[in-house]
Amino acid sequence: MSTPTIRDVAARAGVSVATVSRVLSEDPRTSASAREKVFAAASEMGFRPNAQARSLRRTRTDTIGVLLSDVRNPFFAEIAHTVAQTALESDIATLLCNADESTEQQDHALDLLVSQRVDGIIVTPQGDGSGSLRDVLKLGLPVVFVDRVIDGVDVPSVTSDNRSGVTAAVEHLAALGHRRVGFVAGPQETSTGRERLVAYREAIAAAGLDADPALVYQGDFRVASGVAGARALLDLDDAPTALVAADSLMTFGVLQECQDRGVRIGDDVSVIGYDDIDSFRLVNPPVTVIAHDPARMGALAVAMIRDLLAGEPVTSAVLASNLVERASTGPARRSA
Amino acid sequence: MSTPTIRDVAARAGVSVATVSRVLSEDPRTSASAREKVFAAASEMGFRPNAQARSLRRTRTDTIGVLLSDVRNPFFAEIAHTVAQTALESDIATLLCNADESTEQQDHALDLLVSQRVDGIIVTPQGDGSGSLRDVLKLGLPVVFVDRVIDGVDVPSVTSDNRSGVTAAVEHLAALGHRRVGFVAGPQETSTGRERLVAYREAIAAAGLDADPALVYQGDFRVASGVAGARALLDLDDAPTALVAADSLMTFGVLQECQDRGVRIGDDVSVIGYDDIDSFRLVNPPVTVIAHDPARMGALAVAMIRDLLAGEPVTSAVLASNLVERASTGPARRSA
DNA sequence: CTGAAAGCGCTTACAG
DNA sequence: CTGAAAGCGCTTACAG
Repeated sequence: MSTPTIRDVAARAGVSVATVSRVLSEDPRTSASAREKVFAAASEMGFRPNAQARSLRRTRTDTIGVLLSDVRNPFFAEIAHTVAQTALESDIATLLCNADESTEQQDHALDLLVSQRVDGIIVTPQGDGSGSLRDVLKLGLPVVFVDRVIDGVDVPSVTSDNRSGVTAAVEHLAALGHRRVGFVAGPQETSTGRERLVAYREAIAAAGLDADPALVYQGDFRVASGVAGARALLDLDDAPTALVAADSLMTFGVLQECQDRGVRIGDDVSVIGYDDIDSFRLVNPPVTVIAHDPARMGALAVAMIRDLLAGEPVTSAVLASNLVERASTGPARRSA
Repeated sequence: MSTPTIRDVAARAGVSVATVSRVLSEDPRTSASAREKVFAAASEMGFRPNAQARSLRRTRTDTIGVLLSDVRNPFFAEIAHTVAQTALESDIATLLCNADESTEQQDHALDLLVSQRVDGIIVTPQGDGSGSLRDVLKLGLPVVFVDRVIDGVDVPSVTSDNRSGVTAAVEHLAALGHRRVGFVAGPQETSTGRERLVAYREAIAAAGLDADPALVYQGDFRVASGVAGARALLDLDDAPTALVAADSLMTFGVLQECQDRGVRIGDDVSVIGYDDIDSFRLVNPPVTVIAHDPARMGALAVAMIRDLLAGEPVTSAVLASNLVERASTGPARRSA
């Protein structure tokens, strides 16, 4: 028996299943009396429409997939939250998957989402656009890239302007008298990792700062690589007087390493983090960061999926990114 | 046309749809030649089984719902991550919803999950067990409570031992000579809010510390109430020399307020936070916390849902909670 | 081992 | 405005 079906409701209300379906889906072609009887029967029986059956008949499932690199990253958690909330308001369910920076896991998750016949996918893409991602696009499934992008893959996206934030960061440090600015870069397999590194190099050149390649540490968007990066850079014979990290997790790592080695942040060494995570405001001293707007990214991504579903044209959005100056940056000191 | 169906595969492979279905679901009653033809046809056509159709026929959807109060809370983000990963490994999809500490939103989300016919629900419950939650239980849908519990509602749960952590915290402060310990409590509508407050009161009494009711500020598990709580408590004529917050977000608030008013943490006032969030280790000074194991909670919750589905008996688990001493706690000072 | 057929719970033209 | 019927894409007894 379990939950009653539309058939049970029809029997109780004394109408056909077609009428029940129409009433429940707010089809205007129903009589007041039918509506009344159906609603009464449905609520008495605790009827719950079966979304699977409905999806099978209609073209859509009212479900979207969100595939992020890692919800534990506060930046992505904010996106996940906004997406889930926005979708819930329209009675759309959100399937959450984590790729954990692994292309293999991303493919597995995409396969799952396709099987679930989600109406669209919001993804922080990984890799080169081969594998399951290509299959998904070939299927014509609406996809929106968020935060990152894949070169040569033509998908609408909502990203932030990586260049302006990094440029402002370098200019800020230059104004404070820093000449050697260390950079903990993100993985070059990601568009954000690449763009931020390019922006760093160009800003360094434009400001006439020291363009020593040794000042760039290649990280991977994980906390541990932030630690390793700060360690490697601060251990240089001619150590930088300022450090910039290319994402929030690596920023955590950099802060941790500075703390562990007793370096006074904002004093011995200036630090600029990425993403305006709440806790960066609480660290002592509060961290100067390059800020984006993940909530807005999430909301926009959902809106774009909706437009794609409605067959309306969508254009990619690039959100501003700006520098929030706090106490972790200060005048340059002599390097060690 | 869109994606091919099992029917298309059957035609191409030259067998019946029944055979295709059996091969694809690894039914042993299939010949090697059938398997070969079916796999070849399926992969050539890029066949993707339709999970909706499959779910409709079978009793299950291979989908679970996770309804948390807020993924933006790092503690819950960790749970969400573990649940999604564990589920994905078994090809189970995870529907994520946020209740945002609102019973109304919880009900809306539960209705959605029931309609989606999830196989089970992992929930951080809210309210008194009425509303949609009762309906869900009446349906016999497997439900596991995580972190919190609702009195009088008999549902297996995985929680942490609120008492031992709080007790250890108070004892630690007593040993450091603190006599007046402020407590920013969680909402009394939640089991965790209640249990932690009771544990605080009993520990204060047991240690013979000042049991002044003015030392308890009633918060609501949001950052702002942590700020307000710290402010109210530190503004007391006879201000406490130590503060304990009953969850991570309120801990953020307490730290923020201390920072804003220039109080030296661990020196002027000792602070003990809740949940061992990464960033609490990075705050300067690092925060002494009452730690749980959210990853384990998430993994256990999934295992419990699985057992419920398999009809096996499950017993609730209470995980240990322990004090991690760091530099935010120190000897008591004269109160202001 | 294999196929024809019924059925999961809905929606939706098609008649009336 | 309403109902009978077909069908969405699978799975699964039932025969063979």
